[in-house]
Amino acid sequence: MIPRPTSPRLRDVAEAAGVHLSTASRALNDQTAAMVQPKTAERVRLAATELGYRVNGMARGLKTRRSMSIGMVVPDITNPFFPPAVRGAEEALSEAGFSLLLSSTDNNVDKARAQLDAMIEARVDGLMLAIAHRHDAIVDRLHASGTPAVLFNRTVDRGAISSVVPDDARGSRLAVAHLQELGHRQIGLVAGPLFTSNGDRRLRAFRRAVSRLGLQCHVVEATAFDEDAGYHAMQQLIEEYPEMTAVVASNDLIALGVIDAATDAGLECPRDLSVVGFNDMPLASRLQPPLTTVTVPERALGRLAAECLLRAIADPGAEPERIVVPVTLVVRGSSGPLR
Amino acid sequence: MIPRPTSPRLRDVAEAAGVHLSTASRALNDQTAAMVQPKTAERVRLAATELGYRVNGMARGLKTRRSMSIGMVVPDITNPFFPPAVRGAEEALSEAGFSLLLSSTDNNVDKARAQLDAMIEARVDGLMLAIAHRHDAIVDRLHASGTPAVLFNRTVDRGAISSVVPDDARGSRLAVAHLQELGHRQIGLVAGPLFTSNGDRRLRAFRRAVSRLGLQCHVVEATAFDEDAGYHAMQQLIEEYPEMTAVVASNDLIALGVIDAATDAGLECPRDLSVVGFNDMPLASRLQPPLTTVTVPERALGRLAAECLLRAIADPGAEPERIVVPVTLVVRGSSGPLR
DNA sequence: ATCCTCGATGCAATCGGTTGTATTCAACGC
DNA sequence: GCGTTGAATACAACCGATTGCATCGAGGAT
Repeated sequence: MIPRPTSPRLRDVAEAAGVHLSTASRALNDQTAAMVQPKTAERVRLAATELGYRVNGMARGLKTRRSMSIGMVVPDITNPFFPPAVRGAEEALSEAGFSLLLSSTDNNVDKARAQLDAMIEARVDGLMLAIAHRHDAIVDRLHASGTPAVLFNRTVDRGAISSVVPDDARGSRLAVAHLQELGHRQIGLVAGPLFTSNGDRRLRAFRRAVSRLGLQCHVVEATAFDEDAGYHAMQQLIEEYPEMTAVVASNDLIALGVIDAATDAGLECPRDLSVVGFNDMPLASRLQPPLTTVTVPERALGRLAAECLLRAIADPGAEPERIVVPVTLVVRGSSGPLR
Repeated sequence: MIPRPTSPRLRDVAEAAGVHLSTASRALNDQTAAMVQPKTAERVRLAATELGYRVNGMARGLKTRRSMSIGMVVPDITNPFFPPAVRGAEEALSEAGFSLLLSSTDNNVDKARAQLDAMIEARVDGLMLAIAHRHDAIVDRLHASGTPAVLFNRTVDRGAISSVVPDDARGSRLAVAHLQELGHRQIGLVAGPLFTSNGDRRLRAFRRAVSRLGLQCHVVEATAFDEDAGYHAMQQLIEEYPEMTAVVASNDLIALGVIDAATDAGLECPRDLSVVGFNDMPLASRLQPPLTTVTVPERALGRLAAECLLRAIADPGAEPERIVVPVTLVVRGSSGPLR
């Protein structure tokens, strides 16, 4: 307990204004400002600005049981998918007066748990999670902690919790249909990790679309949603299924790894191999080759998730919402006609 | 004051373990755990886990005057430069037990001030700011608030505050030298906003390098560090200085805008125009054309800034540090010999 | 003039921890 | 046998706000 030169407290403001602590508190809070005489309130406000008073959020929060902060946990902030989502969420949250506590867990389950605990200790008013596994016990832990939460991008297979996810199935269908129209009949899939809803759903819809259209396919699961994992999975795919002429990747980073592996195997994209990604991450259109991909409105998704969470906070009794964000296909240079 | 079903408090743990509140507190804190008998401590810990107890950070922080959180303010999280920096910082901070409060201000001064106030109210233990203007009064405000702070990426011209920035001058020199070696004699610069240290320093070093090497140059200032601003500035540059054969851009996003504007003006990069960027943002090597640029180790920069801040927190009396992070030039496809 | 009403303000409890100090009690020395 | 000591624990103040309730006093009704 170091007696640091402490910043001015409400008491100091009250004394400077010649009023009682509680009057000062009321004068400074919009909800209660009407209780105090206008000119008194003005005097208090003046004193507050003169002293450079800032309310102590911890003291306030302790009493009000609200921290006015939201915790957000993403697997990897350097995955270009997330920054727009963070920004969309942050916009919505700051408009509502909330701050954002952000954690990037590097796909590490232990770190995720630790960070989640830290957020619960910070008494965040709500949580936005992009790290759910399909069978994650996380939902139970959240229920136990009593903190409102929204899953985004990924969700769980079952569990009463709100979620905001892209239309994975439709994205896969669009990708397969596009390749079929280009004449491809042998299509590979580099699936994202199947313990994620994205990986799983994109895979299932892919399989259905392929069989409905009478095409052939082969699937390899990547161990992560990044370039490295995509590269290695693609190496395996090339070996096991050399006759394929097109590949669908479960996200854009995997697609980049796929293109690299193809290149290293002497396959040129799109001449020898068409590739379709997923997410339409920033800069995807400027890559070499420009990536044909499924557009997910990341920023809107982040905003929707934040707004959903704010609703859940405002009405804790409400039913969970399961929001699916529409996707489209954008055709660029990484896919081309079969030759 | 709604009597919500509150999560277990220390008092509940103490009662469950049959000890006094203060004993429970000591048993649960590593620093004081030695004060209580081992088996008592064990009993308390057991009770805590059984009840799912999580300390209330606001109550703790109120007493200890530490929130164990750090505020970070960036101009735009969707600028690819920042995510790696955020990640580097977050790693260092979470290792030290701190959480990260993140705000993206969209280059809006008012929003920045509001977010900064929110962070001060949250009583963050330190601040990492990437939004400083060269003559920013922010340093005084920080001093007034008494919160330790570090500026990163950008800094101020004068003021006693720690900073971690790339070697802007060296980057400019490397870029100009490279273009000169390729035979270019007429070089344009699309400078970043000159109210930022980056924009200013890169400009000044550019001018010096150009004159030292006996080259010609022309400068236009972009209004922001993004593609749009780069595009418009480049349009102006083309008009005012059509004889240039190479352009240095103050960052990679500006470089993309420059390439777009050049393309729209019928100039092909690098055939008709060489372009050098700054930052080596993620994916820069995979763009069309792959970007020749000055590599800034973003993640390391973020980590260094965080570590610098942690030092400042540990020793509030210490002198400000001014750390300059070395940069290198990476030559790719956007620059080529004069023809 | 007295009482009532009601708006404005003061009082004090409370939120959930930490920590300086007092207390307790057993072991020990003389 | 008694005072001393020290380890372990209990007590209580405090961090800085919010808020239900008490109080005060001015103005209006009777």
